[in-house]
Amino acid sequence: MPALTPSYDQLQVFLAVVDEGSFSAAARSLKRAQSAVTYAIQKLEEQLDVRLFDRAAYRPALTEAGRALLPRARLVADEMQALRNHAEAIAAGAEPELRLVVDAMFPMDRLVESLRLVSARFPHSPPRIYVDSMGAAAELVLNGVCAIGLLLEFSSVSEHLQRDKLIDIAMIPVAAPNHPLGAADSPVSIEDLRPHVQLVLSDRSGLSGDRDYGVFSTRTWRIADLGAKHAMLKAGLGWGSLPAHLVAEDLANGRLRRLTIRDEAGLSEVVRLPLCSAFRRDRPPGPAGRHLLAHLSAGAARKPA
Amino acid sequence: MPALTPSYDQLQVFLAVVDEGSFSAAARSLKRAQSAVTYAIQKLEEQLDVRLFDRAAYRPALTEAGRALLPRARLVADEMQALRNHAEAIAAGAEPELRLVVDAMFPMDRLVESLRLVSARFPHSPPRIYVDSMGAAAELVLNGVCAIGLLLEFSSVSEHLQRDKLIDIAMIPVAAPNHPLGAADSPVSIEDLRPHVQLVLSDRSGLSGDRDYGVFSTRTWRIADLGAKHAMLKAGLGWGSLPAHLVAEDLANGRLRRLTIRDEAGLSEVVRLPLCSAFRRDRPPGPAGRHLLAHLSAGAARKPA
DNA sequence: TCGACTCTATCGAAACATTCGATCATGCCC
DNA sequence: GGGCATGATCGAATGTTTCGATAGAGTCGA
Repeated sequence: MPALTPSYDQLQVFLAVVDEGSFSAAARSLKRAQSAVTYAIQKLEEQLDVRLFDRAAYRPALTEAGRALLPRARLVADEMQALRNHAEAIAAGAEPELRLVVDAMFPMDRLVESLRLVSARFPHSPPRIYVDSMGAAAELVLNGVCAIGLLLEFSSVSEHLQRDKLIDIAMIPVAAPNHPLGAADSPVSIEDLRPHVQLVLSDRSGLSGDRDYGVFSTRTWRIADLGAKHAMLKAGLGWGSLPAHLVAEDLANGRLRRLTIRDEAGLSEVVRLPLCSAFRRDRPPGPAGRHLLAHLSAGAARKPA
Repeated sequence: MPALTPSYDQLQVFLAVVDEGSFSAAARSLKRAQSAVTYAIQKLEEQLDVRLFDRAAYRPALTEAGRALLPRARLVADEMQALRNHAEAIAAGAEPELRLVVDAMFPMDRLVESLRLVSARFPHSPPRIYVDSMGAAAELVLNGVCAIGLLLEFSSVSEHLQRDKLIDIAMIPVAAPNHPLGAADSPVSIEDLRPHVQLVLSDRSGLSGDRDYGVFSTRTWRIADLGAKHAMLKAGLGWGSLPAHLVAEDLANGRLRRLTIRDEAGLSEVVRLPLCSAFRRDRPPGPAGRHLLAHLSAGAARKPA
């Protein structure tokens, strides 16, 4: 049963002959006997049922068919080379895929720049990005789905995780202008907040043990998706806090109003939510992952948000 | 010297295993012994220095690396298949390249539609198009560079050529508005033309034997390029005839004026230049070329220009 | 025109790679 | 537990590719 398909090796020989200009030169460049080159080309021609070289002259000349097939042969060879390079990178320790999970709170613009640079340097580790919130995000790191997480500090407490502080983000209490709280321009007291519906981001996972942070109202709606919370706030369904970077535009064009909260000690401070990077100690990230972490923390040091 | 590069056959086996879900099933689908499949995968893994399947479970599961490399393997296989298909088409008689030469007079819009259809049906015969004029165009067919010519009838007389009438094109005498002849609105006599410079398309080849057609003026400039002639007419350097389809727009927006010529018999008829397709009798075009010719002459019958 | 060189095709022998079929240990599923 | 399927491994058989030598033909400069 003779092979019906050319082998990759035959294509290599074909390309070498084209590039070197003669069978003998190709044999030299491939460090093989000239007869092996002749044989390979003969086999290739036989399998393709096409004459590739015209041997009438002293030096073999590509036939028209050979010229037409040459670019395809190069393409196959190039793709095979790319496959080899990719495998080599993986064999050398590159992660075949750089999977990371990002907490929905995380400012994406910080991430995209780092990712762009990293994937330019590590083209064989294409990123795959998950977005989730709080414990659910941390879980993806803990169970090994993602090598790296960009998480809320408080939702990723675990001795299995190596965590490093990245940035704080400011949480801003807001309400829609048509909401009673949003309509008032003056500071509101905690007692003023209490009767209104507060929209609280909830944890889809059980990891945070259902502890609540910054819950003031007696009526709370729990929403597991930050975008949904955002939309509901804009729709005036209640009040709640959102990361500063998410509401900057809404505050500027008036779709949301910032609430100033007064407690016993006076005007309350802006709540800052610490974010960190995290990975499992027993599965340290590969080169691309380490690069990403380094770039992110360098960026955090430069521009602490 | 063990091969450093995977063979195409190994990739096929890899893909078969992925698609079939097990080594044994792959062996069945490839009609080979199961041990051959095991051997091929082992070799492939060895050459790539990457574990592709996790054999811990009952059925082999792609490793992460295997999953990452899979698309590349498919790509190589697909490109190799494309190469085979292309070669098969050539072996079956398809011309590796559909080379044709078109006389500059030929209305391109007629050609493009036919070419689009033909190259959709014959993707393995990509067209290569030359444009030249008169005898120079015919020569490209006669010397075998082009399988097909779309030529002026009078410049392609040769017993070696099989020619078929396609269409006539109308030649329209024109001059720029700032030219003395273009300024006059009334018909001009042949005697009126005589003193003015006439721009005449000349034949770069010697094939037409330097016979002139439709030369009236005593002072003639000979230009070997139709586009240059066109530009010079618009610049007001003289008068001359151009194909109707080339000057329609210029006539409409006034950049050129049509000359009405009066001879002894009254207003002279519009000169019609017959165009034909041509190919060497001893080298009839392949399937793509025949298709193109059929489509062109069908189009000519439908819309005789 | 000769002679030295290089080219490709071809041959048999040797080296190599791949295949097969049989056998084994293991996991699955009823 | 028993029947069945899976993948690894082995030796033998088969096929493919390589090598080196040789022959015939083209090239190029003296």
